[in-house]
Amino acid sequence: MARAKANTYHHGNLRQALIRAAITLIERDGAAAELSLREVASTAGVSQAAPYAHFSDKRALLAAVAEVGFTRLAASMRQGVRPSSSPAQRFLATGRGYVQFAVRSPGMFRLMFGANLGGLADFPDLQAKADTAYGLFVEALDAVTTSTKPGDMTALRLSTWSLIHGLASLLVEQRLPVDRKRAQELVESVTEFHLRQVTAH
Amino acid sequence: MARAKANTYHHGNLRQALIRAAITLIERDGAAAELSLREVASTAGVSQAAPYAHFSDKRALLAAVAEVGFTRLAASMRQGVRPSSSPAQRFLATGRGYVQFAVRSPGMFRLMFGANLGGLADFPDLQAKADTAYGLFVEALDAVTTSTKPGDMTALRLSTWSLIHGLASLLVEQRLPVDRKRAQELVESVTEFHLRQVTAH
DNA sequence: TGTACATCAGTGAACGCGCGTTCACTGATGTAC
DNA sequence: TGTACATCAGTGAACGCGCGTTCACTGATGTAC
Repeated sequence: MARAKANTYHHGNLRQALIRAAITLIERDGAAAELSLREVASTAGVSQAAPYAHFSDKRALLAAVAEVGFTRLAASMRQGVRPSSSPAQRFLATGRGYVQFAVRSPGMFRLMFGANLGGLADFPDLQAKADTAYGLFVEALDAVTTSTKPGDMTALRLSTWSLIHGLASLLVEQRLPVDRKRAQELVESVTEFHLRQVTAH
Repeated sequence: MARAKANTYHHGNLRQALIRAAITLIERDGAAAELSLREVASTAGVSQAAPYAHFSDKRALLAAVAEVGFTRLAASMRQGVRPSSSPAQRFLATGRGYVQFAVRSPGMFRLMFGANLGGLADFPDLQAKADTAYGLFVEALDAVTTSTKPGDMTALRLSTWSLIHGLASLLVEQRLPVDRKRAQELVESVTEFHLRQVTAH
């Protein structure tokens, strides 16, 4: 048991420390693409070979980092939701939380949705966490639409996700002719616009 | 003038040849992130230093490649549009063309909208070509909406772009639980859904 | 409580690699006379 | 038409770098007796 995580030879919880270090670097540089395992290790205060005791390779570390990302994304989507919120308010808050997460953590967002990891098929746990986030959209959307025909539900759900995800991506990659302040308003108006259309049977 | 582009010491049109080589590699590998200048040069059949006679650095080459990409994107968006097409048909064809381009040229799409280039501010020509593609959305959308209040137009335009772009991104990155065949139908139904909402009074 | 030992998370050096970029150069080209 | 020359697009070698990963090792830890 011992005095645990002092600056000892045995670290205690290096796996978590490496994930945390990677997140720090990704947030600092805004990009997971250029992240090197060596820098992660040295940020965590261990030698370059140490990560291999906890991850089979670099990709496995990135997948573990992305898991944290999806958990945070889900948290951000739940952020503005109050027990007293109306379905419409929930819906708006969910979309807002998604975009806010992306804009505040562009590096993480790129890792989660970019090509670094390839498909999620190799990482079931990661896939599951991604599904959870998507599920929040589905819930928020279902609560807000009552009259839509069942056949349209898939299209409606994926429309909502695509809309919010596209907006988030374009903002993160600075492909919209919009500054920070206007971006916030834009998210509101785009989401409200969608909501109005969704609820207008 | 001479016999032009034989396999001579002086190439004749190396700039274009390098751009074409880069496109070939990007389409083959699906990723611009891993593209190396050396491989581009060797694919074009010249030495590794040759590109520097035509491009100041790697980023400048990538920007030139992305310009071609935006031109192709615009062409793809115009692809299904006939002079006889109704505004609604035009709108659908424009969205379809955008997504089709992305799915068929994932590497190029990632280069154009990913973080490799950073913002487009350093490349005015590139920005202009990107604006042209966006303009096609605006046109197609304007033709289809007659009654919307002017104040909503920006939100409506960016909603449309975000929706299509988000769908394209999620398909390219394989984040949708959908196979190739269903993807095609999905694009149709999502776009039609959006169209119906946009045109509803 | 004290000692011998198995375990295993870390170390540090090395392997082999490919990269972007620079530099002195060379050879093909077009032009001035 | 023929020659000297300036131009400049290419070459090939090198610089310096950081990378992912492997490997024999070492030292801290917990456990069996």
